[in-house]
Amino acid sequence: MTLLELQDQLKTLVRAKATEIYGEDPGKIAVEVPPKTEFGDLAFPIAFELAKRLKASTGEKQNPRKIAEEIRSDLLALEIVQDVQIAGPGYLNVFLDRPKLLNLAVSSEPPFKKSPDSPGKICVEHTSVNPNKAAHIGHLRNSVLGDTFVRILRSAGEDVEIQNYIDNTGVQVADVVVGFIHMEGMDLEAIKSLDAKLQSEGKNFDFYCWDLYTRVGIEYQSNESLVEKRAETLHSIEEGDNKISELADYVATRNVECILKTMERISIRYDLLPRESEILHLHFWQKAFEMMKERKVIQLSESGKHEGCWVMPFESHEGSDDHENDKILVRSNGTVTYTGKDIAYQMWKLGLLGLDFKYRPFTTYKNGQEVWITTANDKRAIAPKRQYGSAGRVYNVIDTRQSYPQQVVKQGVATIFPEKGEAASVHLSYEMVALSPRAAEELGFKLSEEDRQKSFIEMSGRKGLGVKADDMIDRLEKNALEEVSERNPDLEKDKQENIARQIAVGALRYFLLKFTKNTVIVFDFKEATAFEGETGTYCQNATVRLNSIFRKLDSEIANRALDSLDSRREKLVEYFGEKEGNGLWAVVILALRLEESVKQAITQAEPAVIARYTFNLSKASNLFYQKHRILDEKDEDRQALLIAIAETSRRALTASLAIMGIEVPERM
RNA sequence: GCUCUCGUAGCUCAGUUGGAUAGAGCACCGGUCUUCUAAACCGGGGGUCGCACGUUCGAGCCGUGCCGAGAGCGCCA
Repeated sequence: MTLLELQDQLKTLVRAKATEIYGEDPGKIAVEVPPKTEFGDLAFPIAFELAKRLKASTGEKQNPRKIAEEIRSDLLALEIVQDVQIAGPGYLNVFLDRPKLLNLAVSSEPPFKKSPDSPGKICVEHTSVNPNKAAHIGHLRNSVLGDTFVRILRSAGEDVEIQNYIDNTGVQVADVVVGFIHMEGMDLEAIKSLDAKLQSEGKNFDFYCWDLYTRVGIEYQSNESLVEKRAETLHSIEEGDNKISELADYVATRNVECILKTMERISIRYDLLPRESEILHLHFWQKAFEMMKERKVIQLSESGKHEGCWVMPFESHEGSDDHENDKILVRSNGTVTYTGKDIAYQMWKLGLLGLDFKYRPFTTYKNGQEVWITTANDKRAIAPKRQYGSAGRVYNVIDTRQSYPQQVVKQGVATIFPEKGEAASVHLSYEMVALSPRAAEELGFKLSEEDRQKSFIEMSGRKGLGVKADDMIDRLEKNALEEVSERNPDLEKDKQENIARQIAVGALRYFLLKFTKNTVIVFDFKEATAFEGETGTYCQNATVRLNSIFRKLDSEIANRALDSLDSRREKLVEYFGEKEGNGLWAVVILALRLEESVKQAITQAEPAVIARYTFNLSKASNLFYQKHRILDEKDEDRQALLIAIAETSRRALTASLAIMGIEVPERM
């Protein structure tokens, strides 16, 4: 039995009693967490609701406290319920049996039981950085949100597949290819030797492309003929099987390798890399197009401004006489739009397309896990070990600026397959990471007076304006290493470095997770590199301190303490009842709420819920650590209690940090 | 012009489905290391929840209007 199941049990009971009092089912039963531990563990505001309904139906005014009184006795009958108090205007505050729940808490851990309304396999697409340059901190927000959401789903027992879409035939790749060929005068061989040279100097290929991409953007402004080259280049890349597409493939693939390496530094890995080139060459669009025509959800526009285009009619809002909201999927020149391709891809993800990619292994991570990539080449294709795609639900982690096209994809797929519905496609949208004017200047960018007045400045890959992910991680590792070596001068160098790496990853991931999705993160170096206050480092440190107790504690004493809780029941009741008992209990009950936080994070599609939870538990834990000494405790029963609380807390902390992709260092 | 998001302490942000005295971090002031690690803990000051009206037992949260900030609205990707 978990706290969540217990909560459901109480809800059922309250509902039954409420039905009896009111005469019919009152619907949803709200459960709240009381604002203070002294007010109990769970609160039902049901009496207000019933008083209101009774007044509406009988006209008689009812006292909520009196109604609460009736429900109270039913709840008290449960063994796990210690007490029920009626507070304020009519809250039912439930106090649970503390020793019993403590015993439950010391052994509860994710993965939790899968919810009965699980959609089956879930696909999460995240990262999807254009493979023409290095990733910056804005891309990291996408990846960290996506990766954490995957971990959240998995901790809730779900089966998840992680896809990182590679737009290897798009304009952005074409831009860098234009730069290599027409500005640098390089062919494939020249690029390969440049790449080898960069590697021997310890430099990154994606960093080189970052700068080249910026230079191309500047050159476009004054060089008409280069802009023409872009269109030609893009066309060759899309077509494939030629010198230019071969060169583009090398550039894109090398950038993908670099980006994957960057992401692995912060513990982000993928299952599959689906590429746009295969969506084109395996004719996904044509198949989707056929199905859409068959199901009559797409039509050829015969007049008006969209004449000659295949459109999907949309009525997102009224007053659109001229079919302005129709979404063009095929242009009058016969080419398909980005949204059209996206609908086909989404159909594949949901197993609705009736076509599949071909696959081959791409790389193997250090831990032995493999990433696969799509291919259209029969000779290179290998039968995959699992089926990709065909998910019951798909989450696309894409920034909020793409809300409109994502809405079109969602509605489009649901229109073609009403049996699947809109709920199968979820746009996990988030706001961008922007730079504070100060941060932009620290990066060496000259700002106009106008920009300097702004509260934030949007990052731009095209302008080369942004904090590169690898630079950020390097900086955090360096800062962390200084602290670690100062605090642990006797530790071997490589251990210090590993701890510094864990701290850097923790700080970065937590920083990107603590803001809710729809908050613009205005990036500031001071805030982002902090190791104190509400940071990942704080949460790691709270856990490390608890672990250090167990390192010094005789493991036999620890085990005996955890096994003997039942026999010490009388004493535990006494200690929990003391003045400091609520403080002790607060840690346990919070630790027990991890599962609830995970469920809430899923319902709201909001990873920040877990960050907030972890921070709150860390605070409670630090307070506990400060107040109570375990090793020196002479009273054996009290020591057992403290050990159990410490164990409960460090388990929950370790688990919630792991959900955020944050490791717990051995020392700090 | 239309659509969406946002406006909460000096700054950066939380605020569970409408519930109890609106919280946290930073900054500032004061205290706590001979201790299981002080990347920590305790205390203090600091609020017209943008403004107005409405809905109700109850509104930071819901509705309407206004003010202010940002984003999106292409036969680009």
